[in-house]
Amino acid sequence: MSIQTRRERERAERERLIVTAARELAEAEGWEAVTTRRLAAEIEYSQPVLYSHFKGKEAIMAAVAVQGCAELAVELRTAREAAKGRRGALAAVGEAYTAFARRRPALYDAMFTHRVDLPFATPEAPAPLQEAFGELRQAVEPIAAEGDDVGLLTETYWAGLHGLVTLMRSGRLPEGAHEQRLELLTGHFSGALR
Amino acid sequence: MSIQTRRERERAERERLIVTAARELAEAEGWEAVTTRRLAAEIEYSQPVLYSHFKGKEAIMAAVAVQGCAELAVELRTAREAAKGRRGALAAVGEAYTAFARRRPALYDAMFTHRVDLPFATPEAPAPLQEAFGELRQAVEPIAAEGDDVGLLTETYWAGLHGLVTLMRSGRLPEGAHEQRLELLTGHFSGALR
DNA sequence: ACAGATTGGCTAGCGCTGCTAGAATTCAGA
DNA sequence: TCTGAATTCTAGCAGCGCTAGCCAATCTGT
Repeated sequence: MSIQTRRERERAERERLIVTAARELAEAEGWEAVTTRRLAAEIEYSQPVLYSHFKGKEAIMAAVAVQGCAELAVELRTAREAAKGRRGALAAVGEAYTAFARRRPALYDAMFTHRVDLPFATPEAPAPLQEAFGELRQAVEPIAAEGDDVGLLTETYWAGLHGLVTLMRSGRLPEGAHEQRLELLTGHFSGALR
Repeated sequence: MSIQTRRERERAERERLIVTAARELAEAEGWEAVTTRRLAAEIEYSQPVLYSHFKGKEAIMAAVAVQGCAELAVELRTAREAAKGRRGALAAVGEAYTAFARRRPALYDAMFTHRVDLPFATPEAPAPLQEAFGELRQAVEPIAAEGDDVGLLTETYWAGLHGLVTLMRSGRLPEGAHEQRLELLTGHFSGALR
């Protein structure tokens, strides 16, 4: 039994190694630099080993994405708890979200841009995904009007943040005015504007 | 001189052929099916011919994207002109925008998702891009408060639409509630909500 | 009308990708 | 120590974007 467990432990350890190697490589040089060959070299195993842990490259990216969601959830929570007032919390969370996306673009892409077969808006979604969304939701809830569907409102605000981030990152919106756009978005949702 | 112009005309014709072939293939089977080999076969020339017209595959996608923007601009204008009232116009344009994205996903990706080296938020941006943005802007302008920067407000509303579309298309938002989310977004921007 | 220059398209191939079949090796248990 | 099973590696497939260099058709000047 002990031998069995040791092997399983080593296997789990190696899987962790793969995920962190993929993530570090992606953050350093972008996802296009994360090839199965380079990843294999990085973890000092041969290519096929990757496929004994993950179904393919996409599955590795999905694992990285889940890790990223956990970190995003923490950062959103910290921002929310440090902020004062309903509007302050929403603004702080929006700020934290877009800051995360700009600081860790590769991680963000794995989480929310690249096509990845993770269940998202269902109960089967991995816990970190639900936690990150839950943080957003807790920031949105206090500014919801009576009768509002808080879930839908959160999704809509999230879409706004996501749109700002992706259009900016792809060069379709100038970076300079980001803060002003973010204020407009948050202001219109929190009722501070209009 | 006539021979020269005939050749140029034929060249331009073939370039058009490449762009429409790429677009049709992408719309039928997605961009991952648009390989230089298949595209070459489609136009009944060899691969290198593509490179005598475009710098690479990305440039072909950019050309398709410009075409798409022209069509989007037309659809947005039609929707705006048919709508009644300031809020109605904004809602109609938002509706038309997201409908376009859902009806022509591959085209939309070339325009706003894939990394493509087109100048966007500058005066050098191709005319169709500016026209499409201009249509959005004309729908946003009437709902802007005094002192608002209409350009920034338009960018922010656009980001909201783009976020809704991309998160939905990648399975991160359920399709079912799209109309409700769109109403929330438009409502908060037009001042109808809160 | 012919020779030479030029243009333009094609064949073939480079280096890379994600992924896998099957050989080789290592290891656990008798 | 030997055998069978589990694990890892070597080697290779099919396909990708892209390009060097050959070859044929066309145009130009005599």
